[in-house]
Amino acid sequence: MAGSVRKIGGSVWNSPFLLRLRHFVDLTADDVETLRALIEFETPVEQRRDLVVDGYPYSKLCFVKDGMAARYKVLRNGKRQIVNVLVPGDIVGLPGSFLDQAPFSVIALTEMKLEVCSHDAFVAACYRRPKFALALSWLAVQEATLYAEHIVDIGRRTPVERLAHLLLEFHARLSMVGRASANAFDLPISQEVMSDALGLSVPHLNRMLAKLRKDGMVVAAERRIELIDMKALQRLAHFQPTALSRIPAPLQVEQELIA
Amino acid sequence: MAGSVRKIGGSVWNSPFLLRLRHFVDLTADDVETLRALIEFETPVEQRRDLVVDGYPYSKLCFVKDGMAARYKVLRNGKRQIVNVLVPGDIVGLPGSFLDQAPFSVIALTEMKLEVCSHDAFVAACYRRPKFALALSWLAVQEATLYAEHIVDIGRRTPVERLAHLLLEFHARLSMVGRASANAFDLPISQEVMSDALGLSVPHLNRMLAKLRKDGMVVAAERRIELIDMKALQRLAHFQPTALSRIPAPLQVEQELIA
DNA sequence: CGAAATTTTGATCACGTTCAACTTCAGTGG
DNA sequence: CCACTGAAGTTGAACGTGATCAAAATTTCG
Repeated sequence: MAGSVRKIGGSVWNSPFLLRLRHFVDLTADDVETLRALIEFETPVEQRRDLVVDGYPYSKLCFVKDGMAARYKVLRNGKRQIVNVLVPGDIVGLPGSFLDQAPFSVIALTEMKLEVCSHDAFVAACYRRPKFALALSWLAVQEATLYAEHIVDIGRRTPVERLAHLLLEFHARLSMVGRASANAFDLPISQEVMSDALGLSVPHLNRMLAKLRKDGMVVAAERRIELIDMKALQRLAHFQPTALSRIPAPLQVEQELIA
Repeated sequence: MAGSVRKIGGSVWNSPFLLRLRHFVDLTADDVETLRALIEFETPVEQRRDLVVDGYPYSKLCFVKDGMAARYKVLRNGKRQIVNVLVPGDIVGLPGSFLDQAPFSVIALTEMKLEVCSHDAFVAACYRRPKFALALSWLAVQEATLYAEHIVDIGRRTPVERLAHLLLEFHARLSMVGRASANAFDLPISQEVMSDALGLSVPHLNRMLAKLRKDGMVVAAERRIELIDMKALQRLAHFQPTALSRIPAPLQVEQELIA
């Protein structure tokens, strides 16, 4: 039984997380197998389920295989701010597992599938394969860059610009893991979620979305977004795609340093 | 000559970067020496000098030894958003050096001293010492967590709360590297900088600062901040200190996995 | 089909921006 | 020594944006 399961798993591990990694690091077959072996189990999660709770310890790294989640904080006055919407390939537990207590909560916005890995096991693997530790750095840097852009969104972009930027960002991130076509993607989240991500009220977000529709930039219906005029959106949002550089291979680095 | 310089440097390397690292990783004398050797040179920087320019490649890691800088982006309409104020111990080039082109500019807010290290050299060292790669991950995670908190600030905290939070955060970060007393610290930045960091206009920031003064929570004068009523400030700002966990040592990790 | 969640629209109002003037202070040259 | 300059801080008045509250329309789901 176990053998057959392993066999099936062994055929192709097409995890979005792996897809994402391959964008910036070369992985040997052995690397991939090692990574896959780190995953203790795969688990489904129902919608609205809390994955991480603000203030409590958390010590897992869960790679999102399917579905979306939100990393957020609720303030005393009841206002919620979503700092990031997690999509396939993202990691639940980053940053939570690196701190004594998670600084944010994470909730499943849809049904999800997670690949669960122990934080300690991953760190142990990093000692054995420095490449993994570097990959982790790259992932964390990517996360930080994403957040930085969100700060600009909320701080200085106007509401329409913010929304446009959010949609373009989703498109770019989902494309990375093969979940978007050239100009459209599924976005199975409510407007309340979007407004909490953008620091806006629901009615105002709705109006801004209506504006993008009226101006012929997007079609949004049935939780699906179609970017009609990508150029105009990019101009509106001051969008500049971020190109993560690749992790240099060990030899490569040494050679460059000599040269 | 070189010998004497090395000797002086060799006595004690009291870099704020090192101070910061020691909060979450155990470093042997050899580790420290290796790190120090990565630094190519130390350089002074005058105020207002651009260190990194948005959109251009950058391939250094500079550890801030003294002074402050701002990581920011300017939009088409001329509005500036500062995503982070760098203090001693912080790294110029994170995230810039990990991307093909820097996503943000960095400008010196004061005179500074930087310890300059090549990004490639650091990565090479990470391959040789996985601990360094993990430290880099931890630093990047810390950066991401800081940014996430800024998103909450700007998105859902009221202007006074934001300011209170910013001051508390500065205090915590400066304390980490020995640049703050129990309830006071130097903050050599203008109100324009603070307002751009908080997504507020200068006049409004000024009023909020006046409010904190009037309510007896802070004394702010001559670019120095004194936190009079820390408890009240923390309550106002919904401040929760973030405790970065320590990087487990290799043996420790293996043992825990067996147990 | 009924109940609940979500989306949409409208009217009002407060908060924070904007613009402007004025103050204070440090640095500089007459 | 004091006028001059420019940067930073402070205060005031008016305006506009986006929140808030409320309700209707629509969709989703049990």
